[in-house]
Amino acid sequence: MKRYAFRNIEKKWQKQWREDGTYEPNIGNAKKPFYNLMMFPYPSAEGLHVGNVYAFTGADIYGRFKRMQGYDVFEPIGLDGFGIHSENYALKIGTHPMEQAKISEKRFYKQLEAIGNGFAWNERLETYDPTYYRWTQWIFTQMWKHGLAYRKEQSVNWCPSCKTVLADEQVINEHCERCNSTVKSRELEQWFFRITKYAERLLNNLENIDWSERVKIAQRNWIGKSEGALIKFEIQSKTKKLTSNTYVEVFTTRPDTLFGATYVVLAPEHELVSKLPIKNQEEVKKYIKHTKSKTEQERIEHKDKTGVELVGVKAINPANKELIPIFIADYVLPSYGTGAIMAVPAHDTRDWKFAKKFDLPVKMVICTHYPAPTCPVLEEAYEGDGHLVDSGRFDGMKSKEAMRKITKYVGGKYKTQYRIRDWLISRQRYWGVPIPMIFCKACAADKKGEQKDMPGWYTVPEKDLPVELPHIEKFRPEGTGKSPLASVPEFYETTCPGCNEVARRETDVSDTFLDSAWYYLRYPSASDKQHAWNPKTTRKWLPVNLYTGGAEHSVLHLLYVRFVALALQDMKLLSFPAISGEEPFPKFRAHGLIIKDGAKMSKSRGNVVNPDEYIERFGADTLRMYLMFLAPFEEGGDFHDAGILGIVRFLDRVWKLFQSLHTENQMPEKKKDVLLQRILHKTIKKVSEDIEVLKYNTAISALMVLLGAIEEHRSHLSVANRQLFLKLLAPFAPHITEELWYELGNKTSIHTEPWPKYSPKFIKEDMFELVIQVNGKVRDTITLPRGITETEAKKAALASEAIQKHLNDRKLKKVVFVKDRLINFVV
RNA sequence: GCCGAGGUGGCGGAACUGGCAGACGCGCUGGACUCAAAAUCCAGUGAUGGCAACAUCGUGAGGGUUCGAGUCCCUCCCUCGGCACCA
Repeated sequence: MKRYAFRNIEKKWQKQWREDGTYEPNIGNAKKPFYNLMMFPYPSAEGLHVGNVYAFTGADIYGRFKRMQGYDVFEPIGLDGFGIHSENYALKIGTHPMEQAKISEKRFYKQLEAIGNGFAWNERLETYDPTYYRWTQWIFTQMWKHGLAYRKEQSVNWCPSCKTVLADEQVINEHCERCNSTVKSRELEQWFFRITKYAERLLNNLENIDWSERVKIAQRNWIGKSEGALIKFEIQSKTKKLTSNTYVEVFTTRPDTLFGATYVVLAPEHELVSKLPIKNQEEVKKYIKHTKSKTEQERIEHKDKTGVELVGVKAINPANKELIPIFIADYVLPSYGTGAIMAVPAHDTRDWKFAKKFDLPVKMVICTHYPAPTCPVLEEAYEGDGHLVDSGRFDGMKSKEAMRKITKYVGGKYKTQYRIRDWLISRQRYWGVPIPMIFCKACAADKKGEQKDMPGWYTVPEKDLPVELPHIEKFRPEGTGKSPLASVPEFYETTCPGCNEVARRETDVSDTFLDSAWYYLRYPSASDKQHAWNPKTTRKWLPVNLYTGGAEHSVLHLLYVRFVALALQDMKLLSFPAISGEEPFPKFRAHGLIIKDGAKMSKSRGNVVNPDEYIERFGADTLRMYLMFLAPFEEGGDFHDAGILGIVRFLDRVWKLFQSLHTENQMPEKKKDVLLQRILHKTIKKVSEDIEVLKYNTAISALMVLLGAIEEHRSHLSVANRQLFLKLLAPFAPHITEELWYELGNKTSIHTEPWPKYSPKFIKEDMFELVIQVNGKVRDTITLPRGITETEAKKAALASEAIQKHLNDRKLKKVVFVKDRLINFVV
């Protein structure tokens, strides 16, 4: 008997599928489109990672299942090849990113083919392809034209190792998401996208999309909505008369504690600081300088409070007209709220700590009991709710109720504040999409330009797109705050679209996350040269039916991509069918992480598993099934090679079974079926249901049980049921099933066959095991007909010797009967 | 600190809606085959006691609800993920 020669067989079918276009849907005329999308990989250093294989396989199984259910499944693939990661790799090994891209591309596509996914290869795309990024640039220009892109100088995250700025989302605990260096802050003029404008919609839409809950929560946290009040505190000076409108506005989520505000704190960067008649100028300046010298990291690390009082000025608490001191302190951040707070030490832990250090009064205004003879003496800030005390006419009121009333009383206004900040989109690197903007000094001087508030700036005219990234030798970032492209006059010298004078092209490139913020729109229209996305095709295929990817993109890619989709729809450049809503991915599932020996795979740990080796040794089908068998797809799992033998054995048994069935003498077809019918249909049900909820591990387990039963009753396996078994296995192990399918005499692919349906009548059992308990402990089981009544069941159960022994003639207190399941005698 | 997910044999993990805990697989033990090994096949495999039938214990810890709890409630511990001086 020949063994399963997976190497040749897998290669053979991969070639055949591609030739036959097995997985190419008819983009223009699909009847039941199903867009099965998985996050495309960035082609990095070591080639495909076993984690990629895991992600792709899990998504592919679902796609294959849907295809067999009669959908026109579209499962595209491409490469997210621009960006720091790819560029750093090229720098490291000393190749040019452009050449490296071609090398990686070849390697990745070869590996991706070897895993046996049903990819629609014809529509593949690479983000560094000018025919693709032409449209990325076009999107940038549209953002600009609709007021969603702007340039601004501000303190930004700077990675000293990558020598570029980073978006807030790319800074993890003050470390660069890519290289893990500590991020510094730097004042630079940069391009931003106004994602904050969409904060509320991005938050609200989460309620209506079917996403893994943990990802939704991560996004909610990131957007960070809080409701509060803006309250003005007038400022008085002892020495100098101030204009009557000198005030500081604070943002607070607890306006109910206003009577307890015993001082005010401004961020050291607050613009008002320089305008006030302060007596201790020197000290204040020193503190401000000190703050600026600190990195964000240091500022956050030192949680003990520092600050300086602004001597000579006082603020007036608008609630009780008390004069209270004003401080600057670095625990107040310039970028959140108004950059100023009212400090209520009694009811805020941070203010409490500051007040203790500077010996400032603590005034309690919220008490849990009311009327209370005495409120407890505080030993730490009380941040909960309660009744107001020492708050004038508001005494006794519940804090919730007092919030709005006090805000109104002092003329404040309610405000919703978000934590999210605008998306910093420019990068001072080489390997990315050039930002398609032109700056003209002459126009700037004349206050001319496309946007009133940004004189001198023009978009590159659409006919001139793409602005191609030139092949330059000195592409290494210098850390000057400028892209290497800024030293290439042939690139940046251009003419102004407004006045035709000499002008300068923007030399920064855009964040890689812009490339991936719209790729899903391009796939179905990949061959369209006139549109970024063809309107007709887009309405047919979008939104994506199932999006699969890693949870590590919870607040990066997955937020940007939603934002861009909403913005494009507002610009009327994109529309989804009305019933679909406005979200690009109504259903998203985050797959788990594959770890090794309890730790995340990483180069530094040296525990990265290369899939090639396993495909070579065991075959793609085996690797696929092994990975899927580890744990539920959404949970990930621990990769340890030993377990792969279980799958090797399983597929070997399948192979041998079919080989022997070909040759063995068989009983007539008519007589077969009966014995295996029940388990076959139960398995169809189980596997179908499990695939639907991505519980591939239990689906595979059911197939193993089924195989065991078949082996036991092999002579009862009809040809029809052999086919059925192969179909159930096909999404998991596409190659071996295809081979055996053809061996059974079929002439077309198993992967386009209809998915089996189960018949309830075969599953229905007429007998069941009654569990008999005495005082809740299982003492016996007996087989009885389904639907048996309590009286009959009781009679049968009491007839059991074991039960009689345990009842021991004691009196029955109670009998609990659960139909078709259990009877419990309580004595 | 806040929010979320989780903690089940030697290991990965099963367990409908509160109803036989440990499916399936790995590993391990014994056996068959073999000169031998590998591969394969068969049997066993939560712990303790017992020749055995069987009994007792057992799902992070402690308490509770219930005829019955891995599953529900309370308190606590630990692991992982997100946010974090965000007012």
